[in-house]
Amino acid sequence: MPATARKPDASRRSERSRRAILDAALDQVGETGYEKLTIEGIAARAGVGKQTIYRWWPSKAAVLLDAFTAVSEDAAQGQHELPDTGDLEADLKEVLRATVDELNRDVYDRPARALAAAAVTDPALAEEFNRRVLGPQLDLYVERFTAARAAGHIADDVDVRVATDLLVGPLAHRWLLRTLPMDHAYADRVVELALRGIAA
Amino acid sequence: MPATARKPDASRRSERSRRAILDAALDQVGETGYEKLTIEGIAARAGVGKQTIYRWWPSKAAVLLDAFTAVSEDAAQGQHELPDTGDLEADLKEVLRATVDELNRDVYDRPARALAAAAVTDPALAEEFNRRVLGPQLDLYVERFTAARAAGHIADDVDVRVATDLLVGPLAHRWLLRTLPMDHAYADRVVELALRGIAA
Amino acid sequence: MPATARKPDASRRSERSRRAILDAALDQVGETGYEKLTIEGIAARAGVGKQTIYRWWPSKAAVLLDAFTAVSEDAAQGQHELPDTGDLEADLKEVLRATVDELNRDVYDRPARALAAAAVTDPALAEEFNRRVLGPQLDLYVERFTAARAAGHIADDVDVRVATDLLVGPLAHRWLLRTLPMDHAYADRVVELALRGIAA
Amino acid sequence: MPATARKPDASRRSERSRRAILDAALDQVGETGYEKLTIEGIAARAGVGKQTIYRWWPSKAAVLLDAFTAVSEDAAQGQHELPDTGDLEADLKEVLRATVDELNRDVYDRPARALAAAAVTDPALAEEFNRRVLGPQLDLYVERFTAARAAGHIADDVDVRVATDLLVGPLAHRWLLRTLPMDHAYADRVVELALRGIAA
DNA sequence: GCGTAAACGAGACGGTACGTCTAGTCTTGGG
DNA sequence: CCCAAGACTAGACGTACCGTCTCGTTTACGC
Repeated sequence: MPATARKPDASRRSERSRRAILDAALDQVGETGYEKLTIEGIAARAGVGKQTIYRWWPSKAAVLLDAFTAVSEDAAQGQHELPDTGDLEADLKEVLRATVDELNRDVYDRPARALAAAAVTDPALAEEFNRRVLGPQLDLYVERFTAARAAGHIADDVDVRVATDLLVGPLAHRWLLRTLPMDHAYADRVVELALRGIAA
Repeated sequence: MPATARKPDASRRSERSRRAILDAALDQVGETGYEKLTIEGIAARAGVGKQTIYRWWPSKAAVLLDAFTAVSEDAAQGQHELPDTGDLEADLKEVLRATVDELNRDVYDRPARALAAAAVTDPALAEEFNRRVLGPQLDLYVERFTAARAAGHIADDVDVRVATDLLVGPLAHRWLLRTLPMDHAYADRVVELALRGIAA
Repeated sequence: MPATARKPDASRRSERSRRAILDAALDQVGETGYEKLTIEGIAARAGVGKQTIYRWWPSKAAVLLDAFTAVSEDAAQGQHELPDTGDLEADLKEVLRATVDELNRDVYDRPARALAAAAVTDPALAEEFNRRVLGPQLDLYVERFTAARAAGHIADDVDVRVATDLLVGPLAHRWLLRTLPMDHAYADRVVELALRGIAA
Repeated sequence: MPATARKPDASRRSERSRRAILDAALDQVGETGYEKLTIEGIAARAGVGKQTIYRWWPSKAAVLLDAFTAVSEDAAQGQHELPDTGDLEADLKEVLRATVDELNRDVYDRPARALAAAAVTDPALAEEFNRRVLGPQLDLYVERFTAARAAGHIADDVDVRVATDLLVGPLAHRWLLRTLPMDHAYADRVVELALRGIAA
């Protein structure tokens, strides 16, 4: 029998500590950036022992992912699908403009950027990040495109997942690598061009 | 006048050391990844004093950028423009397929990913990265699209820079965040959809 | 109120590490001399992190002082006073000859010399060295001389502290600066001349 | 034939550089102490290349020895023998009081202390120091005692070299290890006791 | 209520790497 | 060929965090 890994008893977990750690991580990354985010720093700021972090999370990126997930869910509260007014272009422009605005706010940008950077070089984290944060968001586009296809607004042969990438990819690229500034006008241009490509 | 920073005399720089450092950095990142890339490790592998690295580069990301730039230039040697057979779709598919192949080779993927991750959280590095590596590559697409527009193959009102993003963004997104696997078929789908959007 | 210095919790200190560090320091200085005594070397030899040394000692001289104090106490174990056979000259010759022998053994000479050298240019260390090592030894002479004066063996007007210096100074001088070799005969001559000066 | 050691041509040596180096070493040690005396610092302060120091001196202690020798010779200018008024006690008190005064002046104390400390752990330097600085000074006492013995002022069986140590040792001991403050009164006491020991 | 076992705050521990400093050597260009 | 200047390899410095490991101290459940 292989050595059984020590598993802490989750039912006895201190909710107070969990929250304090998540908040501290978010605050710290927002103030000083990912480079200066340390486990010791989080523990000190949260008034928590280091072991309490190591007990429940495998890495500081995992802490940040949990912290960001909470924020992300707050931000998207109730919105479990994209708007569907029947006007696809208008709907997408609205959503993408909102996304641009969000990415331009420091409190959202800093932790998101930190997570993305970590995911770029850490496949395991990337998998988790996709499963819990990015995937659900992209699914919303897939659903909206599927509905639009059913309504005959976009071509039948279009792969809705690729269509999603066509929309999201350019924005993500500009955001992550800062090739050029990112604003509402850019979001509109992307929507227009992408839609021309997939329109019926 | 502010205190002038000590500037080393570049004319006395040891070319042998410079190359050894660049090679060591590339080898190290290829073998063990960015997390385990250390200045001490590079210095030891290159047979060089640490100070020689600190003298000429501000950070290990900067070393890697220099190292990668050399590789990148070797890879693109002579190819200062995209192919132009008159068939835009075929040309773009060829280029994007080649890009996909390149990004799937570890020797290229590892340092590129490391640099991208660093750039995501370091604006100064991002600026440099764009200026020296990414920018010139994107310019090739811009030129090709400009030629295609002049030839009447794509619509007059299309912003060639946005068109470039439409092509490159989806690929970069999948590569960086590993949302889904990236292969020739995906490259083809992206080209097809994007071209529909911008065709005349 | 000035910023209070972080004080480690002495009750949690690892006795094993403390001993290992002291032993390693003593061994190292005995083998390679003070010049090549490094904190890193001590830490490595003791199988200890550097921080554990920096946490408990302010300098490597302080480590050596602690290490030497232990040795010194072992050497003097039980001998909390000088012999008193009633024959002052014989007693002093015995003690000084023993001192000469001790100073000619490498295991004692090396660390003692290292400490003395450090004390010469570091007043704070000198103070500590005097308080903990040299002072108590000199006090033994002072006590013996005081007893001898009470017994009428030396003149009433003699300052016993100066008398001690008259005995110890010449030996220390020869030992530290190696002006001339130091042996039993020399010890005897010093005792004879010094005693003539202070005899009743 | 064994490899001949590189010997620089002393006839081409720059006197200007030699003086500048000696002055810089003395100034530096006087200002910041021996710990912070570095070859680089001396070179920079003297406006001299490091190699010029390494070419002519084997160690920084050797530089300091040369520098101090010059000062020492200036201080003792013309005084190639101790005063001899016929009153040995008075003569010695005068000389020792002067020595005490000198050792209490920083400009003399600092480099002398640095040299002594270096000599304590460096036998080669100690030999050189004794030959060039300390030896000649002690010889003056030996000569004075020899004269006194010839005049019948001290006992015939007294070893004048040991007598010298009896005088100088206590002072040196207090000075080097700072066991107790050193002043004129102390010098007088030492002379009185020592002389009683050696008087005819 | 009362043990008792696990989570907790705290922080010492063995380590690794940091970025800086100095040693001693080597190279270049000027006189 | 000495010299000023300073780049080079080498390696110690003292600091910051890592992840592990005790320490007592809560805390909450089963008896």
